[in-house]
Amino acid sequence: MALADEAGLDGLSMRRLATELGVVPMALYKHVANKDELLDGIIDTVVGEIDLGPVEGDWRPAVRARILTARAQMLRHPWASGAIESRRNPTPAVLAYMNSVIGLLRTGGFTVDLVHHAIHTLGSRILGFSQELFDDTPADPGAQEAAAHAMKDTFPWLAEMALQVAHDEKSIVGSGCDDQFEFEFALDLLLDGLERLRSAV
Amino acid sequence: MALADEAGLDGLSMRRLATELGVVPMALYKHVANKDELLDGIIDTVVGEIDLGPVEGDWRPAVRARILTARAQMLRHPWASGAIESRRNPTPAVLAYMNSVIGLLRTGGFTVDLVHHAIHTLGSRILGFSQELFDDTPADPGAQEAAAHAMKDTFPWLAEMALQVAHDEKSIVGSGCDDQFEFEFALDLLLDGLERLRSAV
DNA sequence: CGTCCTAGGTGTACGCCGTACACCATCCTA
DNA sequence: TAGGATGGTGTACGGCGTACACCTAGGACG
Repeated sequence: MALADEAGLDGLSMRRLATELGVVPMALYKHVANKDELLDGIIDTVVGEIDLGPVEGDWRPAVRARILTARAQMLRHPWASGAIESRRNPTPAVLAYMNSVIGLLRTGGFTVDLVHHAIHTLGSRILGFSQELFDDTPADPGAQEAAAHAMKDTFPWLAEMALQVAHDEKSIVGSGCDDQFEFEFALDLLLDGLERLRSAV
Repeated sequence: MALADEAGLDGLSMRRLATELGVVPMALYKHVANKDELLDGIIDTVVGEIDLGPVEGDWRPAVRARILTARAQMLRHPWASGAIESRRNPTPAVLAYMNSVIGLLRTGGFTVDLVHHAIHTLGSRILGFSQELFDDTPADPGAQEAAAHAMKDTFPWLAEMALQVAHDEKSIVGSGCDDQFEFEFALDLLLDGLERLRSAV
């Protein structure tokens, strides 16, 4: 995890990890069957650190809080979301996390069926991350605005949006979007919809 | 694209593509600066094939239809979603696609601000795919149910859900979930929420 | 005390990957 | 007829995951 934190997911190779540990690459294979198992291990650790303590109150704030806790952990370890996405089978800690969220929904009055749909609907957002289609925080804020201007003829709708976003955000914190706001916006929209379905039964 | 279709994203290497073309690997670099540019190229092609023809009627069925069209294309080329996720900068065809969806929303009565949040909310689902946390279509249907039984003590909520899903689906098409249904369920929930916000302004 | 098992580190090697660099053949244009 | 573009070739480097055979220190047990 330390190596991934500082070198990113790409920088985490068996060879590099070995030299970091002052050891020859093949020595790692006495502790781990292969690289996949190593990745499963660090995923299990990072997800296992998410606090699953009991939460009181309605299902909605409870689920919201749990997901935002997970998100904080993902932000602490930026490689984690990519690592999780790359895996095909869930690790025990991921299962435990899912189990806890499902529990909050079930005790909150969701039917088994609706929980199932809810899990699919939340998708990776349940673990606190969402894959954006592209990185909207380019290095140069001015360049972004210039690019938006250049798009006005070919992609007018896109340019309109990009320009307004660039304008709005410039007053706050340079360019790019407020990821945390957008995440919570989407999360609340989903939770609203789920509550509507739950109470409609 | 043909190679990716048959060998997957992992199987698409410069060397393999070259031999497939009956040519030496370095020959590819006379047509493409590097592998990233090649990936951008095939993404642009696959996304460019999505029909962006004009759609009549309300924004909601229009956006729904466009996204489901995109999804069909993604299902036709299973490597595409992974390739798109791996990229940091959008290709022209992706921009054109986004522009078209934004246009449908804007002419449908969305403010620029709300469109921006909507795009973030839809995330990758706008292009017809959503990253599931894990692959829920294991090879052996019986094994899945057995695993669910084994989880009853450690992860009771998860087991409860898995067992009901396994039971429900067994009558239809073996195990696993109906991905298309779950996708449309989530999409409709999002579109419902967005419509509520739009008409509330 | 001597034996043997085991946990864990070592060295070498294979086959894959992306790609830098120098070279060459063809063909179209001036 | 000369010269530049276009595009294929050969070699090589540094990285990756990992198979296989080997060695060493320490503890268990007769």
